[in-house]
Amino acid sequence: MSPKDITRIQRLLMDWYQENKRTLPWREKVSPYGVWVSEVMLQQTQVKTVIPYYLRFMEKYPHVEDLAKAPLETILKSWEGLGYYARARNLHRAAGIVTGEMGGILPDDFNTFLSLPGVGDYIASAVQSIAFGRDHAVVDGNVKRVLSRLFLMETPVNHASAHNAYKKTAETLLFREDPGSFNQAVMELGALICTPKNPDCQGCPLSGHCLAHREGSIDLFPVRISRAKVPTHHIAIGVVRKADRVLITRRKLDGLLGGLWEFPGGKVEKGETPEAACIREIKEETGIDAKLSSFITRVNHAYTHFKIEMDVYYCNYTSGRVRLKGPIDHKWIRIKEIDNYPFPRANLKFIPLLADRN
DNA sequence: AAGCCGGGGTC
DNA sequence: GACCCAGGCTT
Repeated sequence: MSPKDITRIQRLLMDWYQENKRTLPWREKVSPYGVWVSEVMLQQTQVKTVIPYYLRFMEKYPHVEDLAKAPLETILKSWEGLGYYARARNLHRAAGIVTGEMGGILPDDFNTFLSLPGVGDYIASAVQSIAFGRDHAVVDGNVKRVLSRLFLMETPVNHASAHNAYKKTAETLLFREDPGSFNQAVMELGALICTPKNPDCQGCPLSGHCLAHREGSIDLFPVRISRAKVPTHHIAIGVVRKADRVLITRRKLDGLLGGLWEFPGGKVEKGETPEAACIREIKEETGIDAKLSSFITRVNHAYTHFKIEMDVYYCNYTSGRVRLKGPIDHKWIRIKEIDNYPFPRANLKFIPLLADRN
């Protein structure tokens, strides 16, 4: 790739971006904190999904100090449904560090910013380039797809070695006079033109420079390693009633759905009925005895590494006091209070069905 | 280097 | 269904 080619590609892309970039909330009044929050939310999450979360979040926590002083549970409630809840925990921790150790000012130094929890090479590069004009190239899914097609790069984009390979190319291509806009331009091209399926090569400003387009092999790029199929688990959970209240438990802070609330239950063992599993799991997790009342619904839900078929039952408390094994907290709540607690999406799918009974 | 970590848009 | 999304952390 000659210096002249690089300059042409940079110019074509910058011009296209100025004409075609979307109006997005975090592009309105650019602040380092707003860029940071948006980039965290945008991890593995599409723009359309993020927008309403971002607007609510910035309304509720306008400055990094607001985030630092808010309880984690409140932040998790703001994050409810967005997924990858470790992002919210890390953002909260990082806000505390910025407020407590950095005078409330986001560092305009790449390595200092990189040291914050939840900040990796992508977010450090994005925030430093967009908010502070520093010349670091971003590498995300869009960038890898665009570069793989533009230069016929065959490194599988979902392999561990992909980041370094594409980072080198991205740094070579980076327009250092305006790295923030250039980084966003490559990503915008990937989101609007150079899409995974049916890319709009006719509307692409770089089609004249794109090697995959020239040889008609766009559909072969990017190269990707196929992933193993995910298993399905059968789950049974219980909405245990005692008078006008139901029992909810809180998951441990690390791991899957960390810190969220849910209804007790668990895996249906081989040869076991879901009804028996429901009662057994309630006993194991909370120590109480309950008896089955009625079937509510079945919920299907897909996670990254497995799927669940979840049968939900009403149960009635019979005896025993709560002694938790697994969950870190529990509460007997009225259904009308349930919106105060962050729940996984799989629970939100049946919670509306409970309201009618109270 | 490989696995874990959500949920939804899109084809 | 399968793929993929403005990735980072843990082991």
